[in-house]
Amino acid sequence: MPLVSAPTLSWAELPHYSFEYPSPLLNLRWTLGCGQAFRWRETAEGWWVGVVRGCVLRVRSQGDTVEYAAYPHLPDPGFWPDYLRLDFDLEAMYSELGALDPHARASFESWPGLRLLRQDPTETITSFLCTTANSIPRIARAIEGMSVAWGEPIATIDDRSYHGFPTAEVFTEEIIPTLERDCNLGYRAYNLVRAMEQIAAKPPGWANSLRAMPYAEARAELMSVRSIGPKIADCVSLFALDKDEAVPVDTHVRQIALELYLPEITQKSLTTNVYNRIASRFREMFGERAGWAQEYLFFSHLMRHRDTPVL
DNA sequence: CTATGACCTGC
DNA sequence: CAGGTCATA
Repeated sequence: MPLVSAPTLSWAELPHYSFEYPSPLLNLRWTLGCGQAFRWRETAEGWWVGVVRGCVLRVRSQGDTVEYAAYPHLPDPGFWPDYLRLDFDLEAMYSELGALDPHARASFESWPGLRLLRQDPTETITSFLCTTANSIPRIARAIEGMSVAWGEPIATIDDRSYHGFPTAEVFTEEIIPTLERDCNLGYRAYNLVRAMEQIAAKPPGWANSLRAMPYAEARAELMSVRSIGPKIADCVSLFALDKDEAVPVDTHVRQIALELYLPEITQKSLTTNVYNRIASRFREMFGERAGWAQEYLFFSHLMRHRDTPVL
């Protein structure tokens, strides 16, 4: 790794820019901290700092103004509207889905401005392979460790070094011990490498091509990779592939569904059958934007049973 | 088709 | 037990 090529800088010396967006329709803390992305952290001054597609970014909201800086530059000129999916009509979603269900409506009112992101498919796959039976802080530390170990150094800014996300080719058998121990991934290390080897062997651009497929096809492609089950496939579909009808069913969503919508489910465990019944129920209720309803209800539940340090 | 256990750590 | 998955019974 050519560490010398990464410069030392301070945020203050970097140019800052801004754009306007109504604050009730964009809440950075909830959007970047809700567990769909793992490389953002909040500073004491209220900046969110992260690395996306090889660029270091910092961003914050002041009223309806969104300020940001980027090094060496934005991933592309239209980055923010793309990454934050600012073209998605959140207000319409609130009124249309809110009218269908009082619980959804309440979650929209509690967490206005929570948005789903459009993240990099390969990074999202890699990240969510680390989430199995794991907690958000530990996932974030593992991903940070992987980036420091195998990601391209970008810069040191205000005494913090930033690295790109490791490419799929990095994940070979030799690094399993490092993943297990240094990155603290435990048994997930083996699953991660096994999956990434399979992905690296796919035709170039495989992960990005999933976005152009219908949801069912993309999901099946993802699940053809060993260690990617229904939950991870749906997380990738929803957080990276624009598949708004994807409904990741985790323990939180399962509890919500059994409590509010499907009391007749008696199975103790989350079988494939139960998983599909819950996800289908969300789609019956909320249609092609079921994943948004899922995210709001999930986040409400997570905050009620506060097991995350984010907020 | 369902249920159970194993898999690494730590809060 | 945690924002699961796979193998086995």
